[in-house]
Parts: sequence; structure tokens; C-alpha cells
Amino acid sequence: MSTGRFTPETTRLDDAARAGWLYYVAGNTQDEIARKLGVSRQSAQRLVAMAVSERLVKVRLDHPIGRCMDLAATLCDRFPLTTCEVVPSDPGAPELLTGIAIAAAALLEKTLRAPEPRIIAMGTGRALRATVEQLSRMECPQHKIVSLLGNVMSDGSATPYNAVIPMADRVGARHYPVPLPVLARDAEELRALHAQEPVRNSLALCAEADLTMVGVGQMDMSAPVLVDGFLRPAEMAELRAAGAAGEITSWVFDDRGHVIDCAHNRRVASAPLPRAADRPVIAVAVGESKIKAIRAALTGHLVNGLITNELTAERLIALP
Amino acid sequence: MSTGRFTPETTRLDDAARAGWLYYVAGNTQDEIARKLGVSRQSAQRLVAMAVSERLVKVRLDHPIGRCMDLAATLCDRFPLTTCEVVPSDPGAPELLTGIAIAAAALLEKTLRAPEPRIIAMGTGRALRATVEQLSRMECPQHKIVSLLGNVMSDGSATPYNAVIPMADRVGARHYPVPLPVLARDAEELRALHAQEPVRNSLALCAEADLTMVGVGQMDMSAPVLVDGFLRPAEMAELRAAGAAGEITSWVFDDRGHVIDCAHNRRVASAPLPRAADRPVIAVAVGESKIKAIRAALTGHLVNGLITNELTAERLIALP
DNA sequence: ATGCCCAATGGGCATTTGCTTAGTCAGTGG
DNA sequence: CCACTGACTAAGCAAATGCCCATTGGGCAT
Repeated sequence: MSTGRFTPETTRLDDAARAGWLYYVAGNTQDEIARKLGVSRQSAQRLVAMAVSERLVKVRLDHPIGRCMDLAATLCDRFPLTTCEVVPSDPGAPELLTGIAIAAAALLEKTLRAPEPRIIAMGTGRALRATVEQLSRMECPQHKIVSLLGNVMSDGSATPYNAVIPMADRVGARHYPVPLPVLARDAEELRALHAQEPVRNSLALCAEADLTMVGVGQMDMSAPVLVDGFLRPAEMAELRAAGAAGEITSWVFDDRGHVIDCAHNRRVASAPLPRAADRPVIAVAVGESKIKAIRAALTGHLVNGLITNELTAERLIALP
Repeated sequence: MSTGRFTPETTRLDDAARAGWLYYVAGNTQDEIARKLGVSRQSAQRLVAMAVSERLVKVRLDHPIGRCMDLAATLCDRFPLTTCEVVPSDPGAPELLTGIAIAAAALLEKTLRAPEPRIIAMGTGRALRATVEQLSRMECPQHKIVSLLGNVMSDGSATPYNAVIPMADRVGARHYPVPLPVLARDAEELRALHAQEPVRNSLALCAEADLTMVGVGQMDMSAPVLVDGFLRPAEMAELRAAGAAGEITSWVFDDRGHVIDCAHNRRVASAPLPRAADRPVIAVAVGESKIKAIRAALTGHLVNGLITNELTAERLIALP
């Protein structure tokens, strides 16, 4: 395009946006778009695809699917929740994260659009990672994004499902990766780590976060903490014997949602869970295997909000 | 079913919403949806279509261009326009010409790239001058560029915002500068001028132009015609008293877009305006002060295309 | 019971879309 | 100077989609 000579990057995205609008809003065919934009059909198709992949087009379903609304209402009723969102399940792939990721991203964006500075605290995990991938690019340097837990594994490598760094990148906010391991070697080392100035800063930010978003981990042999190597099978077995039902930012809790007093939790370097907080603390989780963990977290008021899907919600309600 | 009461309507809409969700959010194909919902593919397609037609799926474009496209669509809807382009305003300099100049230049280049000979008729003014400056250099001797109005001021000097000569220079096309003043001394002189062979040629070319591009002048004390000395303040006052709302290539029209029958217009030497033409006649204009003039030109179908910016488009739509 | 009406259904077909291959062209750097 | 890169276009194909139309079957009046 002729206008390309000024800001190739911007212009390309602009054209993608134009193509996306013509396609999704005006209902043009890609051929028409190609003609209107003066490019080949293939380019038009690329532009439309780019508008989607760059998350320029947001599809929202403006119909409360009766089922989902009922489930959300029931969950709010049964557990101490202030917000609850249930998205439809894909019957073929009920553990698909896309749906809850979109819902969670919409929630994050609502906070991020605020002109006043906000603090958003994030956990880690696949669900949050998927959430971040659904965020639009935006420019909000006024906000701070802080990690609830360290991103260093015991062997010194970075954790795989860190969400804070890509999130800060996408939305142009400042971020505070905590220079901490997930687990300290012992209580002694933990004290030393927490005494560091940057760590104390981060923890202080977490404590006053306007929005906290976390994943929920189950405590069985398919647990993320196990798969990702934070725990050895023997430790897992030990924790389960001690009544462990789930974990949030590595804090292991029992089936009533009480953080267990045990050796493991004494080594957890993560920010303390803001129990029964007045500000939103949202769990983002789906899956058959996580149901007990989610229920425990809700019961114990470790979170006050939940984003999940239809199937998981059904199972949560079906529990005795 | 989700609810105890049996409401076929609701259920059907719910299914539509579900199908829409699976299609647009989860990215299923209609075949998969059909399988998952246990209906035929055709029914799935009907459900998806219903989700759209019932406005259950809302598509939003998360990009500044989205708003511009919306505004353009509204303008096309409200006025008899076949093409309309709205470019983002620079919030700091909402009257900046660069944006619309780039858009207008892109439009010109699309025509200029045609291998068949084309005739492009150009008006004058700052906007068109800025447009020409955005044109890439190219070599298209097959086209003809003709001026809609003379480039000689009453004192014999050339008009400052001529666009045809630099345009022809940039794109390597033949051009037809009209050896005419902007205003004849009187109707008598006008007849004599228009009787000249080269003038008649030019006017004939204007009449069959494939693309006509003009600026729009307001009729107030900041008007270009006044600033550039084509009109004296007294004449301007007179015209305004006669209901003048704007001018295009010196033809002064009222707020319904009718060229006023007055002494001034009887002296105008410019090519006649191709009212309600079948070929594109594009106005290129921005600015708070031009809004009434633009609206009049659109209403009266003096042009069938508009290139403007976001702020001006908003104001045009906000007018009663 | 019979026939009719109408909405919903699914088959079939033309169009649209996503993607691949091959070729072109401008800019880049050795 | 030329090979290389990257991005584009053209052509074409298989899958996905949109839509027409004949069919079905339930509800309703006769």
C-alpha cells in the first residue's frame, strides 16, 4: 500500500482492523474486501486472519445461556462467592481452556481499562497462561502487575507457566517478577529470602492488589505441581495423607479450604493468600480432576470469585 | 433441559447461543457443532445463523479504526454517499491534513494504477495540495489529469493551492491546466472565456472524468476564498446573507446543497459540478469550521464520496 | 379418519474460505 | 553485481459454508 512508507507496522495492523471490520461487522466477503482495499484476495484473507490472531476482533455472546446462568447462580448461592462466571463447555473438549480464558481476559481488561493505577496480582498455571494469550494488546503503563509467586524452579530455570511477563508485555504495564524460588529449602532460607527489599516490595503489592487471579491445582498424580517437578511423588503422597485437597500458588489446603500446617507449606515462598478478601480474588479453573480442589478453595473462602465452565460447575454442584 | 418450565422459544435461542459460542469462541466447524449438539449440519448452520441474526453474537473491533469504520458506515447511511472514508483524528491536532491526505492519495493511486487511460479531475485547496504531496512517484502517461477550475488570480498570478501541476509532475501523467481566471469579470467575459477551444476541451474532460476530487470551503471570515483574496469581505457578507453555506471549486451553495443563483456564481469560471454523478466525486475535507459546508454538500448530493477524519465525522453525525 | 398447512429437516449444490504451490518483485547485504 | 530474503500475487484445490428446495411430520380443521 502506498501509505506503507510511513509506519509499516501500524499501517498493517490498521489494514487488518479494516479488513476485520469489513468482514465481521459489515459482512463483506473476502473478495469484496480485497477489491475495496486494493489487494489480492489472499492478502485480504491474511488480513482478516491477522485481525483475529492479534485479537482485534472480540466476539461476545450477548445471550445468557439459561443453563450457565443457572449454574452460576447456584454456585454463588452455595459458596461464599461475589462473582461467578460459567461459560459453555465444548462437549467434545470439556477441559478446553479457551472459553474460561476469554472470560478471564475480559475481566482483566475491564480492570486494565481503568485510567487510575491498579495493581493486578497473578498466579501461574496453564489457565492463566491461556488467559493472558486472550488479552488484547493495549498500552496501560499506569498499572502494575505483580506475581504472587516466584518464577524460579529449584534447578534455577524459569517456571513454564508464568503469566506475568507475557501479560505485562501485551498490555504495556510495569511488572514485578518476584526473584524467588517457588519453594525455599527450609524455613530459615525462606526468612532470608523474604527479608530482601525487592521481595518485600512485591509482597506488599500483592497484599494491596485490586484484583488477584489464580489457578487451582489438584493434588493427585496428574497435579501440575507434580508434572512440573515442584514436588516429588513421595511428597505428594505425604501431603495427600495429611489431607491435601488442592493448592493455590503452591499453598496446599485441605478439603475445607484450610491451608495445612505442614513442612511443605512452611517452605512456600509465595505471597500469603488474601483469605476472605474484600477485593476480588478470582480462581480460573476447569476440569474433572480439579473439582475437589475447587470446592475446597470455595468452601474455605480462599477465593471470592470463580470462572469455570458448564461441566465443571455441574460437577461442583453435584458434589454432596 | 436446563429449567423446569418448558419454553421452546428460550431453549431454541439457548441452542442458538450455544452453537454461536461453539462456532465463534471455541472455533468449531459447523459439522462438529452438529455432532456435539446432536443435530444435522444444516440445523447447526441455521442455529449459528440465528445467533447472528438475533444479534446474540456481538463483534467488537478493538482498534481505533473500528470507530472510524462505524462512523463511515453511519455517514453512508445518513447521506447519499457511495464511498466514505474516515481516518483517525490526531487528538492533539484534529485539523491536521496528513491523515485524510494519505487516504485520498491511496484512493488516487488506486485509480492511477489502472492500465487503461483514466481522467482525473481535481479541484484546488489545501487538502488537495496535501493529498498530492502524499502521492508516490509513478509513471502513468496513459492518464489525464484535468483541473476543475482556473489557476489564475484576478491580478494574473497563479493560485497558491493548485494541485494539478504538482500531481501531474509526480505521477507522470498529462495534465490540462485551464487557462482561466477563477472568476470572470462578468457573465459576458465568462462566455468569451468558455468559448476558447482549450477551455472547452478541458471542460469536456471534466464532464467525463472517471474520478473527481474536490475540497470544500466554508463561508465564514476564515474561508479560504477570503484568505486567498478571491472574495472581498463585503462580497462574503453578501453571499452569507443570501444563505451561502459553503463552496466547491468556487461554486457557492446553500445549506441544502443547492448552488445559489447569484451574481457571484454567474461569474464562476469553474467546470460545472457533476451533480449526482454516477462516477466518484470525492470531497476531501476536515475541520470544525467546514462542518456545515460539508453537510450541505452531502445533502445536496454535490459529491458522492467523502474523505474526512473522526472528529469531523462525529460532528457531522451529531448535527440535527 | 382425512386432508391441509406450516414449520422444521436434511440433501444437494454453488459460493466462500483456508491453504498450498509457483512465480514475481523490491529491498538487503555480502 | 548478484544471490537472498520476505512479502506479495496468481492459480487452484479441498474443506467449510450458505442457501434453495423437496420432504417430513405434527397440529388443526373438516
